[in-house]
Amino acid sequence: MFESTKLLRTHGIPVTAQRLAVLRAIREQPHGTAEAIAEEVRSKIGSISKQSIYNTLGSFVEKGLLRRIQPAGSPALYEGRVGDNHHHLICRACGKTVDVDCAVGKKPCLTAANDAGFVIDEAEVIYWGTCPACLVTTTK
Amino acid sequence: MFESTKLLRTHGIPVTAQRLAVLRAIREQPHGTAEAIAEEVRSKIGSISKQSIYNTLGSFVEKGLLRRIQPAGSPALYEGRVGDNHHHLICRACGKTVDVDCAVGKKPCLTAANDAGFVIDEAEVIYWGTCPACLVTTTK
DNA sequence: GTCAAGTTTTGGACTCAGTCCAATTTATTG
DNA sequence: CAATAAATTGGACTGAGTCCAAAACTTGAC
Ligand SMILES: [Mn+2]
Ligand SMILES: [Mn+2]
Ligand SMILES: [Zn+2]
Ligand SMILES: [Zn+2]
Repeated sequence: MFESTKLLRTHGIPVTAQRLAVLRAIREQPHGTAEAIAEEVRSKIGSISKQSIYNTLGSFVEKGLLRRIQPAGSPALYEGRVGDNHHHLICRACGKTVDVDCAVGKKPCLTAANDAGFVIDEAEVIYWGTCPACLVTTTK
Repeated sequence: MFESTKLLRTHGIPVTAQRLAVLRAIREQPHGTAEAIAEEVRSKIGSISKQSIYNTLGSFVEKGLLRRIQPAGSPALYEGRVGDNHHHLICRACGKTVDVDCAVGKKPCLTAANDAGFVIDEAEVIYWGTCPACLVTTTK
């Protein structure tokens, strides 16, 4: 039995071709948009509806199988690396997204100067900058 | 002469009723959406087009008069507090958004564990949690 | 293996936030 | 005040995501 099948079973999620294909697509696409994942899935199983992509990604995020990040000015990205509270570094020019380890590890990794009585569960950090490739292009 | 008029003049921005009204609306609305600001403007000068709202807010952000923040799952928010690199704390339940001072001050306030060769210009931090009011409601 | 019950998938309509565009109006400069 | 450049307008349009009802599945019990 496939690893992914087992993973779904242990989470009590019915096993479907679409869900297995999404799981597979995520492995190929470290930080993919819903659309990119849909394309990847289609290249493997022929077709999938937009709604199934969103259903699947959404429920996987809820179940903790996936993580969703929503950078400003970009559609949401999905990734399989969960549970380690890492952060992201995004190129303003080309959108290239790379993982940045969190020095602290556990969420929330930062303490707010004044928490205004909120109960904080996460400190989301996105580093913005220019990637090596785009640095070359812009300085030319 | 009004303060806002002076501000626009010193930035070489032609003074229009719409731009003055947007500036005024921002003062009433610490972290408002484009739509909220448009409503505030309409209540003062009668009407403004959607496009003018976006033109004005966009160019003010470019000129450094305003700051735009784009939290996951919400339209962009605009604020007049610029130049101090503060962060934000947002309630997952009701969206209430409050300022959090940055301990470091200057951008980028955090150093990435591994920068992958990027030149980082900003570390954007959003704290997510539950505000005092929503804490009461959910524990009930 | 078959069946019933409950889920999932589908496609198509729809919403929301934002952008594009051409025509009209307005601010600035001389 | 007139000329010029810039801003404003409304309306069409886009992209990302959601809503909905019908059809197709997966599962669990027999
Ligand atoms: Mn990641
Ligand atoms: Mn703020
Ligand atoms: Zn780049
Ligand atoms: Zn709240």
